[in-house]
Parts: sequence; C-alpha cells; structure tokens
Amino acid sequence: MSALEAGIAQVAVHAAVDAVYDYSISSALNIQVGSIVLVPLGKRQVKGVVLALLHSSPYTELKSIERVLGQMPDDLLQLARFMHTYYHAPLGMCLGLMLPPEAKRPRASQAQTPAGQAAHAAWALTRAQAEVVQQVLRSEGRYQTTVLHGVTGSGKTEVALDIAQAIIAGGKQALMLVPEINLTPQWLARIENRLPGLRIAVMHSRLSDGERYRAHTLAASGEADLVLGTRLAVFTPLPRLGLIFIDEEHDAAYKQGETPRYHARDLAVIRAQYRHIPLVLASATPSFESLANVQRRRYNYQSLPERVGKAVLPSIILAPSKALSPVKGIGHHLHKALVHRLEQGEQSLLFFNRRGYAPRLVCGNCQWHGQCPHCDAAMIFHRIGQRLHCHRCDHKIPLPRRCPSCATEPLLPMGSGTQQLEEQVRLGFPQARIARIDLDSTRNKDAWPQLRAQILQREVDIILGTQMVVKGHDFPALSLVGVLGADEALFGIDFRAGERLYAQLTQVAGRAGRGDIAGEVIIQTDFPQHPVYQAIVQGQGAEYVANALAERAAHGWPPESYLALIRVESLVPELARKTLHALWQSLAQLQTPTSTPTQEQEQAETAVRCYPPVPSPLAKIAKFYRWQMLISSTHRTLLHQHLRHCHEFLSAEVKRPNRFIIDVDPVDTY
DNA sequence: AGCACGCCGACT
DNA sequence: GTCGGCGTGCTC
Repeated sequence: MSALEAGIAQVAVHAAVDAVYDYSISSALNIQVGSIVLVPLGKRQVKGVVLALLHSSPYTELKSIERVLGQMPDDLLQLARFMHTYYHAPLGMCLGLMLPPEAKRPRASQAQTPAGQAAHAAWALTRAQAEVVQQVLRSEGRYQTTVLHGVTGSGKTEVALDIAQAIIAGGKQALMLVPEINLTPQWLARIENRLPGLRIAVMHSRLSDGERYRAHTLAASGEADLVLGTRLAVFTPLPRLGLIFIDEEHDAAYKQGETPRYHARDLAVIRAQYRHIPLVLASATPSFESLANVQRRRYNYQSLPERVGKAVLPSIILAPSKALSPVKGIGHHLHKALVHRLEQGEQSLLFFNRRGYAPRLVCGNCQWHGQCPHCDAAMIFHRIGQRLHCHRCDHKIPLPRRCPSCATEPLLPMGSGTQQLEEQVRLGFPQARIARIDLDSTRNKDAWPQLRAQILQREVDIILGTQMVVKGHDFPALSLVGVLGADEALFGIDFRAGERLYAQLTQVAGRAGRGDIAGEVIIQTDFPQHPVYQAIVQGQGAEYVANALAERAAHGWPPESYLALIRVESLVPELARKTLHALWQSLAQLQTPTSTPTQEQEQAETAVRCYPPVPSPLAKIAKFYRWQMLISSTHRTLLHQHLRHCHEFLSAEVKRPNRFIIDVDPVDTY
C-alpha cells in the first residue's frame, strides 16, 4: 500500500483534469519539487510538474515517472499555485503556460544581438522624467509597484528605457509587457535605438516554434537582458529578473479570455512580490483598480503631466455629427478640418468605434438611455419582444412610447451602423490616399509594418482605424484626429463603459500633434454635456475619475469590491438557467443563517453579494444557451470561499457537453 | 483535453 | 453482419 522510502511524487499533469496524480520514482531519477517530468497518463505520455514528494499514496498500482525534462523555477511554480487558487483553474493548465516549448532541432541558442554591455546612449531626460527614474530605482532590489501616470507624449518610453538600462547595468534582466503583438516591433526598434547592444528576446503568441524555443532559451539561460512581449510573457523564466514594466497598464488585452482567465498585470504584481523587484504600471489613463491601490497606499504614484519637447497637448473640440456635410456620417466641422489638412499636406486619422455593443434605446433629447430602475445598467432593446430587458437583474418593461425622463422625444434605437463609413470617405475624398487599419487589414503577418512605414513616409493622407490604432502608436505627421461613433460607447451596458470611453478618447486624442505640428481633435457627439466629454474637453480627467470612482463605490462595483462572473452554457435553454438558479439558492444557504437580529444579516448580505442569474447579453452563441450571474464582495477571501463552493457545485452538476466558467475580475461582464 | 468503451443507424 | 456516430467516464 505504501512505499517505505520517499519514492512517490505528486504530479500536476498538463491536461484539463483538475487533479493531481501520484507516480513512483525509480531510484535512477533525481526528482525534486518543481521537476518537469514526462509521465504516462492513460494511454498517452504527458508533461507534468512535481508538486510534492510523498512517502505513501492511497493508490496501490502507481505508474512511474518516465524521465525528467527540466526544472520549473520557484517563482513560476508559486505563480501557478496562485493562479490555481485565485482563478479557480486546473493547476496543470496553469503550469502548462510556463512549460518550456518543444525543441524542434536541438541547437545552440543565439542572441539576437551580440553579447555585450549596453552602450550608454546618452539622451537628456526632463527633470520630471529623471525624478520618476530615480524614484523607481530607489526601490531596486525590493518589491514596489509604481503607477506611472503620464499624459500621451510625456515620454514614458524614455523613462522605461532609462530604468531598464540601470537595472540591466546592474546585471539583472528586465521584463516589458505591451498589450498587443502589433506594438512589439516599434518597441523593439525604440529599445535597439536607445540601448544598442542589448540582448533582447521577444515573446508572444504568434512566434513560430523555432522562434519561441529560441526566445525561451535565451531568457531562461539568463543570456537575454530584456524580454519584450505580450501577456503570456509574464510566464517567461528569468533567473536574474530585476524589473517588470507594463505599458498601457489599463488595457483589457492583458486579461486572457479563456481558462485560465488570468490578468497579466495582476500576475506581474504577484511575481514582483515573490522576486522582490520593482514593478512599473504605465499609462496615460491608469485603470481604476490601480488608482484605487494608489489611494489605499499599496502602490506608489508618479506622474508626468506634460508633453516633452515642442509638442503640446492637442486642442479638443466636440462637434455635432448631424451638421450636414458632403460626406455622410461626417459632420460639417470635421469635414472642413479634413479638407484643410488635405490642402496642407498633413495627415488625419478617423477613428471609429465599432465595438459590439448590444442594442439600446436612447432619448434624442435628454440623456435617458434605458436605465434599469434597479441596477444602474442600461436595459437592452429587444426588437422582437418589443420590450427593454435588464441583463443584470432580469427586470423587464414594455417598450416606452415616449422618453420616461423628459416625455418629449420619440426614442431611437442605437446599435451598429458605421460599416459604410469607409466607403463614404473614399467617395467623399477621391483625391486622398486612404489606409484602413483594423483587425482584417492587418491579419497578414507583414501587413502592419508595411502600413506603418507607409504612414511614416507620408504616403497616406487619411488613416481609418478601429481601436487597435489608438494603442501607443506614434505618427509624427498626424495633426487631426476625428472620432466617430463615440456616443455608442457612452451608453454601454457594462459598468466600465465610461472608464473605457474616457481611456479610449484620451488615447486617440494623444495620437495628434506628437511631432512639431499642433494637433487638433474633433469628437463627434450628440451628447456634448455628458461628463466623459466634458472631462476630456476641459482636461479634468482627475475630477472625472474621482467622481466615477465614488459612483462605483456607491454601487458596490470594482474597484470598491472584488467581482466574479459565473456562466453556464447548455444546449438546452432551460438547463443553464436551472443550474445557475440552483447554485444561487445554495449560495444563499451558505451565508451562515444567524439567529441574531437583522443588522448582522444585513452585514452578511453586504459581505458577499450574489446577483440573481440572468441570460448573458449574447444569450445564445454557437448553439449554446448562456446564463450568468455575478458575485461580489469587499472581502477577497470571502469571495473566494464562495467561488470554491461554486466550482464544486458546478463541477458536480454541469455534465458534458454543457460547460461552465468562473471568471475572476472579469474585464467585461458579457 | 484525449482516448476508449458502448450502444444504436446505414453501408461494403 | 460490421463501420462509425458521439454520449459517458476515466486517467495515479
């Protein structure tokens, strides 16, 4: 029944099974906690990681470990354990993200640039920039998270590279994260330009097997000075890690959309703590979560409130979209400005918001937008049912004929409808050279660098782009930015819609006037009085954020509370609803029923809030009917106790092909 | 996730 | 008669 010598290893196998398995260890193998091993599982061989060494196992017929493949660094093993408990994801899956890639052909790794000390490229920092660098470097060798809040064009890049240079000069490695793959080439160019001679490894999901293997080896061997990558790069083994820098920290792309649903920024905090190193979270529009952590004095705060050099922040104006012009969808003001830029030979960017917001009903007169009376969320317009439906609390009302708030105007459905814009612009400006930048036009591997080069060489007059164009790109000849369709985001169903729009507008406005030319931003809106727009125009971001944070707190939303989303998907419509409802009821019982008065019960209720199950905003996807519920708590451990119950309950109740997800700290709730 | 086992329809 | 569809359950 049990081996007398410590000959048994508990192994987390790299499979979707949420369990650990025991294997016997033959005496020839040198196995320790963290060993990456090859083990038989059923009829196949899988990789796994040794979690513990045991003397005995309840299993009688143990299979034995095939061989040892390597060693998982301690900080990554701990990071995986954290992910397992925090995100309620199978441990083997979490560890799978950190396993070394397969060596295609075993050959010596090669540094991308020749080895050597980084040449000290001298460049002048402003006093404000130098101050930030000093502040961060003061925490070298110990954990400290710094929020670097710098306006667009304030030179966060230079600050990042200066800090990295100092860290690397001290014999350490730096890890830099960017939100999307498209941003790696320009960061790589900046780094190589500023810090020639650095050994850099690039890490993202679109690397070929060979590239991934080389980058991983370079980082893990300690040869690389700097690793640049997207969210998955947070798992790169780095024996000499001395700094983590996260650019555009607020960006939702740092959250993984599938299990394990981790947030790279939050994992970076954990890793920085384990490694006793500084972490910098940089953004022109820091996330509310990070700002809350500054307020709670957990994070240090540094700001760069001014642009460097001659560049000044662009002027921002609001213009009605309905003012007639020759081009449909483009109002008079924006049209005039575009014509002017074309005459001057300067570049313009037309940004249109195309996010898939659910249809809503809005008033053309006041700001009413289908607010649910119970939820502070917009109700969704169901054309077929002729009613409005809150997807948070399940409240339904028949379609109002007139605005419930001002009772004057007829109500307008709002949804998509910007599709034909490109066509209209091409028709309206036949002489202009137009480039479209979105997911489709840049799908090809080389498409984006080519487009970028064309824009930089001024071979493009008007850039048409979706949200991907607003992320940290630098186009010096760009002097006009027009924003279209922003109003659609204004009435988003998600409680983070305002925060997102504010960030997006700030980012997109920041594209204008980065070179010597003064920038102008025209935001087309029919709701110019909305707080988000007023904050943008008057440059009162701090006030807007403070108000929005207070509002979140009043409603018990993050960052005031911690939130998780539970979703069940089934092929039978009723099943998802029923299962979630049963879970909801079992959660209510979990709240310890006290014999004492109502006050305590109220406290218990506010400690963990279980919202009732509602249909997901996209109620049916690919044959699956989706229901969801939210759980929130101001106490993280309490929330996780409840989530463990959810996980147990759903694991038992939800049978294939039905499925469930638990999304901790969801970035959007649909 | 894989992979096998197992019990029902249309084919060499 | 078997080939194979994918529902169900297991993997130390």
